[in-house]
Amino acid sequence: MAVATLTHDPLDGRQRVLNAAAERFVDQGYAATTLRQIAADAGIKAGSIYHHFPSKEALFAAVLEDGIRVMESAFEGAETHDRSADLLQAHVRAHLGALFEHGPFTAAHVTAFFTAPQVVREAIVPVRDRYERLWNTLLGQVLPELEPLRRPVARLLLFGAMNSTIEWFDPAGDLSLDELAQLITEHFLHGVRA
Amino acid sequence: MAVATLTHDPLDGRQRVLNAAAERFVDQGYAATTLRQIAADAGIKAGSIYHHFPSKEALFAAVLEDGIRVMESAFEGAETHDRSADLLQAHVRAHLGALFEHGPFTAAHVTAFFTAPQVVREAIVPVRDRYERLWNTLLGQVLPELEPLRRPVARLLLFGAMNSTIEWFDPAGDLSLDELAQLITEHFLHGVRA
DNA sequence: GTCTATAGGGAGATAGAC
DNA sequence: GTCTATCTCCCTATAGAC
Repeated sequence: MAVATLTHDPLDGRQRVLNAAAERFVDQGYAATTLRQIAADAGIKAGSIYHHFPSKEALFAAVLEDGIRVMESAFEGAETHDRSADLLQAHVRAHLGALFEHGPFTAAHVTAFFTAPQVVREAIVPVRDRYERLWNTLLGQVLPELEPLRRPVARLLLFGAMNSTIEWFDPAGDLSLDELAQLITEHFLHGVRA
Repeated sequence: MAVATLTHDPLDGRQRVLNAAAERFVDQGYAATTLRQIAADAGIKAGSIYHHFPSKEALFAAVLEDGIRVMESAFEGAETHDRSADLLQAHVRAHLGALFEHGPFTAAHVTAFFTAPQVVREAIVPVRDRYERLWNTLLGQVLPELEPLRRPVARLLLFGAMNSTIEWFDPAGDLSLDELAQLITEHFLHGVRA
């Protein structure tokens, strides 16, 4: 039965390599991470990685693409509320969930993206743009009174607030992810004196 | 006369190495930067770097220490205003000035700090703590009504807003640094609807 | 203070057996 | 799909001349 095979390892080799790579890239950055480390984490030898990915660069690009996919599906899953403030908070919660609850793929965009070789960064920019446009649209809905020209800056400030939490927020600490999402949303809308 | 010597190169070898290193580390991260690149930028050979610094790690630590020094002296230079909102804005402007107007040393803390070997990161933490305490004290003055328990999070959100500008702000663009400081301060205090 | 030369190690990538 | 073995390259760091 299928359950029996799960007692061995539920993930195929490619996925184990991808998971190990994401974790290493997030912790150490691109250049400091070696294929030998990734292979050891995945339980294989370095040369075997090339059966799944043509190069170290392609492996990192695959990690980043998966990260965007996690963010986009979280964003789409947040379309449940109707009050405008709650709609925003639901999406902030979704983005934070992608960062902290769905593996290191999304976090790679925050901590490791700028350590990647330029060719990898440039290849992933169009995919990131798509996600940013989702947020532009959302901000236009939630804050119709905000001048369109100020929307991009507002989005960048919100991204800065959400993504910088990766440096200090501990999901196992006193503050829950729900509370963090509420805090960031209210701060974004009304400032510290909220 | 002294001026005549300046027509050759006003910086001694050690300072040229330090400047070149800061720029490379900011752009490429720690591991991707080689001593050969730094030496070439500074106009010397790689082996000569060891006359000024005992190791690549020590060189990066020196860059980070200079970065903190720039931030601290900018912070101290901002103690000129008295209205509480202006006092905060003056310090935000000082921090942004340290990031964008005084070479790449401060920026290294934002873009390259997490690419450093753990031993370098740990060595620099006490120096960073000192700077963060300056901001805790300032926030206590400017926002006396803010619950003390919420101050650390407020500071982290403000740091996130200021430091994330390194990814998108262009000092040569339409928005000036003064305007950016005002925008971030008002957003921090009152939110987007300000 | 900078050079040349090089030691010693480890990186990404490839070839071919199983 | 994974292995072993290895190629080639380039890294940090050192030694000693000038």
